[in-house]
Amino acid sequence: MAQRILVVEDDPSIAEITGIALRAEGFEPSFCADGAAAMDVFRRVQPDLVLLDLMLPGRDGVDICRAIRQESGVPIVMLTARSDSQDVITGLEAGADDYIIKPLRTPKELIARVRARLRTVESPSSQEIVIGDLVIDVAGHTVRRGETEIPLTVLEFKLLVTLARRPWQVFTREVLLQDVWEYRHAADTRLVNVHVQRLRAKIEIDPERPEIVLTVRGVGYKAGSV
Amino acid sequence: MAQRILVVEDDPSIAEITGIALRAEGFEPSFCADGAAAMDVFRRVQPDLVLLDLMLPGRDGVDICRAIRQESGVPIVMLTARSDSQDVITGLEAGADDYIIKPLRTPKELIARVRARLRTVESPSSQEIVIGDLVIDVAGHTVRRGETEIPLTVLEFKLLVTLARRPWQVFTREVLLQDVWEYRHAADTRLVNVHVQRLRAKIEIDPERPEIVLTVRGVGYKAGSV
DNA sequence: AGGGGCTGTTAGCAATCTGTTATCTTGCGG
DNA sequence: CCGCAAGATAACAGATTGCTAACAGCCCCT
Repeated sequence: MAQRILVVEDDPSIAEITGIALRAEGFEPSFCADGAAAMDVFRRVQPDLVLLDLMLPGRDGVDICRAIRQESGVPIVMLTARSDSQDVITGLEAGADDYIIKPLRTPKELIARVRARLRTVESPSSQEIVIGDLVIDVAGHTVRRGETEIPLTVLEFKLLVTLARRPWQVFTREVLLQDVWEYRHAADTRLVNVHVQRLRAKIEIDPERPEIVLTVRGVGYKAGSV
Repeated sequence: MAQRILVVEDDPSIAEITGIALRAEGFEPSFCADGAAAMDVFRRVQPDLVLLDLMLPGRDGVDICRAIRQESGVPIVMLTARSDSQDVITGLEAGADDYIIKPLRTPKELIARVRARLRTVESPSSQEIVIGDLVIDVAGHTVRRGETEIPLTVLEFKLLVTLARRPWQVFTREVLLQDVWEYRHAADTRLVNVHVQRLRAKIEIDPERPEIVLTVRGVGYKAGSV
């Protein structure tokens, strides 16, 4: 049976795109544009997951989040227009499980996060990192984009996880050699270049324009997320 | 949910401008014009951040700062009319997290500082420096004006950080060559001019009228925060 | 023994950064 | 108002840096 996703969103165009993406992936979306009515819709639909816009007319997103939490443990994914991470913290404290910052780069990212959330409900043990539209399962040692699993070698995986654990933080090649390769003293750092290149060839949609593993010229590499 | 900012300010016009800017960015400002009442208002409002004018009737800003610190770790941003560094030091010693020198050039700068402060509370790891309306993320090696990231080269970034770490302090070209280039003995100092100019071309809104990196004729350069 | 995948090494290439120099502009003192 | 010195700007060549491809050693498996 298709999993039901409740989309609480006041912007019709975003709701539509979201709905199309969800349906395309086999989910069954329901919609609610009005914050005040959200709880009624929620009780009727009994969704498997809630996509919740933070800025709503009628009732605040965080408010709804708390209300849902009072009567259900259903996964909640927040949508926020601001990149202000304090919003995110407030949202997470209110009981949200994840958040996405608008505008969405790609519907795939949204799907990836929804999938990741639904999965953790089933298997809460596996720790997952979501970066862009990739889902990294640390325990399971797998990386997926949507349904398709991307096979990585041990080194590539370690490299990716090291970067993804602290997105936006720049890692110099020396640090990476220590963290990933466990080299005690810096060897030829060009080794890192080669492996970053190999990693990109596998995980980036367009390896010439990387979005997951970014180069910071003169410094090192960093993972770009959200 | 909107973050609450308590603005302790006796000048109504400044309070108004500040309030407008904060509201425009989705914050929820509260006001207090009287130093003596500040603590009562603070306890009632329970703000996420305090904007505190140093010169107040009724009770001194530094005094209030200390009082707030006694019962809360809330971020405090000082507003001071004087560029006198003694004021700044006193303020920071009293427990303020940041300070802004009046008059404000642009509301954007105030927002940038408030944002940066709120951000560092959540993730103490990423050290951020605010200068004008620029936010410098040292760990991520990025400079942003609002949402847009400004790409800088390594040298440009180091130069900017060096200046921005001590705003208003003038750096001679010799000192900069030591700090940024790590030259042991002074070479041709015109090199600094060139890089300052390249930096300005990227970060200044109007490179012909620099507001971030200022020239001190006959001496060197300094970062103008205000 | 042979094949295949993973890893480390190296070399060539393209991009862009950096230091240098020359020329233009501006601010200041007389 | 003029001239000088300090700083700004522009243009250029060499140096760095990162990307890419190719190759060799290694280990595991059959």
